[in-house]
Amino acid sequence: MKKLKLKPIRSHQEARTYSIPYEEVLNAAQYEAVTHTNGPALIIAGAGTGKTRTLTYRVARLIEDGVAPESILLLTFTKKAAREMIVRASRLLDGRAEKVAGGTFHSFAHTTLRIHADKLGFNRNFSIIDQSDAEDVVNLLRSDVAGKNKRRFPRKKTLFTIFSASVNRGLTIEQIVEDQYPQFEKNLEDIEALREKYTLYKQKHNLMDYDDLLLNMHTLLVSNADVRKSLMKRYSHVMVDEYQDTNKLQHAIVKQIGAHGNIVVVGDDAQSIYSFRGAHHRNIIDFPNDFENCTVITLEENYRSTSEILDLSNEILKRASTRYDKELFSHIHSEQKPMLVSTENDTEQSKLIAQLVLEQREEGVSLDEMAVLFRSGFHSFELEIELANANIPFQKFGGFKFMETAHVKDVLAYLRVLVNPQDAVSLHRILLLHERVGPETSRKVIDALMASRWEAAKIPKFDFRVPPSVQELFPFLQSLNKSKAAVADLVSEVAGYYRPQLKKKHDDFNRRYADVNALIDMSERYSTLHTMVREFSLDAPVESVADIGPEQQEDEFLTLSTIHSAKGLEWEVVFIIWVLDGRFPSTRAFDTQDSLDEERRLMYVAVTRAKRILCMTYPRHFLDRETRTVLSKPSRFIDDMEDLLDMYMVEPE
DNA sequence: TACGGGAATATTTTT
DNA sequence: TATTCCCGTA
Repeated sequence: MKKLKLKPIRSHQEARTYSIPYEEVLNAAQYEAVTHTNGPALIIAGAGTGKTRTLTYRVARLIEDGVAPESILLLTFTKKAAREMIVRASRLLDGRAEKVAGGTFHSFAHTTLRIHADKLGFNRNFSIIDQSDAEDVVNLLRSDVAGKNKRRFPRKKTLFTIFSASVNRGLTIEQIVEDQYPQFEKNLEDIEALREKYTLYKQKHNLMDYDDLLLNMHTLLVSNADVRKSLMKRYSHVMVDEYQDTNKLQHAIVKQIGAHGNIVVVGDDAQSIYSFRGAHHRNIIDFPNDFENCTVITLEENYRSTSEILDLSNEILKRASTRYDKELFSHIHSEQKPMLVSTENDTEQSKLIAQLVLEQREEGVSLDEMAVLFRSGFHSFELEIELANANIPFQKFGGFKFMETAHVKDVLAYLRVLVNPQDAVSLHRILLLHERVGPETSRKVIDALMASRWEAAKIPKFDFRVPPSVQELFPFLQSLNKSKAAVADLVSEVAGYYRPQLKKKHDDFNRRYADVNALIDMSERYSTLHTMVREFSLDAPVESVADIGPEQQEDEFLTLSTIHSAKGLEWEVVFIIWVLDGRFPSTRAFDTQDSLDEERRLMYVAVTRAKRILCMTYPRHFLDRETRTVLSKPSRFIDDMEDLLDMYMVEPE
């Protein structure tokens, strides 16, 4: 008789050996979060408690557990945060992490809608219009309605803000107007009718604005079970970062794609800074109610900053009118408290920053480890000049973008029409560049094009007189459409055609044309016009190369950033400029407690970006032209905290 | 109906 | 202060 031999069976878990010693390098709470690979979880993570680190390790862990990287979906709030996370994960593990699907809610919706657009009555080559395009459309439709209103009718920006708020907060136009714009209550019917027109216009011309990406994504998920199922199958593990900043619509999307239960969200209610965009901080608090058996994990130990920096940030938060149950602690200590430096005026402030940056550089701190943060994009204008003079390479994030400059949008409009001939926004934009074409001619031309089912390869015939410049446009578009030339060559041709139009429109022609050239350079990366236009509509390059040539871009650079764009990031040395009451908080935030609280949280976010050295500056004398007052006091958020700060002043020269 | 001049008005943060 | 928008003129 054959003897039976017993062989031990190892459990799946034990059999696996990990290349990363998770338990050693993570603290207990982080370890719990990282190894929680099944079922819903909410991770409450204060600033600097290793939130990104935890998410990064969790990605690595999932991959090591055998989850295919491409089935992991990582939703973040800014493009930069998504990139950062994936880079860190692949540094930690290996190239496999590169395949993780990551991006913003908008870019995720964009990719999905490209495939399923037809199910919503859109063509797959729909164009995405940014905020200013959207405002232009609203303006176009507004003229019909505004005329018959004797009294003031809201301007295009206000109208679009109302529409957008209604989408993102899930409220009706009526609720928004009553609550925020009572002065326009008598225009309510017209505003509502206008929104209807705006929606129809977008449908007719195959356009989506940023809000539509989320709205249509949600509609798609709710109305189409097949799509929802296939997405859930494809993305078996979903993670969402910065959950406190999601709005109702985003939360609803998460509920749909996370219905399989493998959903982990991370956030910190004290860092909610996007309520102007409809962020709903209840989302994070209510999350455990929306998913059954949700585990809640709290990360409390801060590994980023010195305890001196944390003392200050805790104190800032403590004085908020909303209570936050948070007291971060750290075991890192420093001789130095955060610095508060006042300078004579704003010019001196810029000079001081340039000088301090150079000093830190001398001491061996790489420029990559330093950042200058500010409340609003334009606060850095003067500093940018000063840094250029001092030959300090920098990159600016947030604020004005390359893509948003009129001339770049003009060139792109030509390219977009080639991709989506129905794109009336781009057509309109192009037509207005031509001699003797105003809104009326443009409208007539576009109507005729739409009626004749025009496509870029055809030359249309008009039964009315069109200016000669317009007659040249269509053969030009046709030649481009038929051309088999490389993308960069097509863009050059467009640039050549556009050149005289730009020259006529602006005095600073040369400076602007440099941007057009930069666009040609960038286009070399793309193999088709479609991919270029698609990528540019959401994930456009941020660099505003206006005055710095691309060849000058160094590997090591100082970061300049709005606080909003700096979220989730950290640096050894952080400068916060314009810590001046009236600028930060801005005078506009004085009215309501809610807006002041949001500014306070913004200050909290800024302060907690610093690991080792935090230096805040403000000018002692600054004339605010809007309010015609002299601002001279430090921000109320840090005023009165002498014991937590090292205070300095720079004497006037 | 295109376009320029002058009066009115809101003013930040991002996708 | 810069932008937008309204209105008069060509």
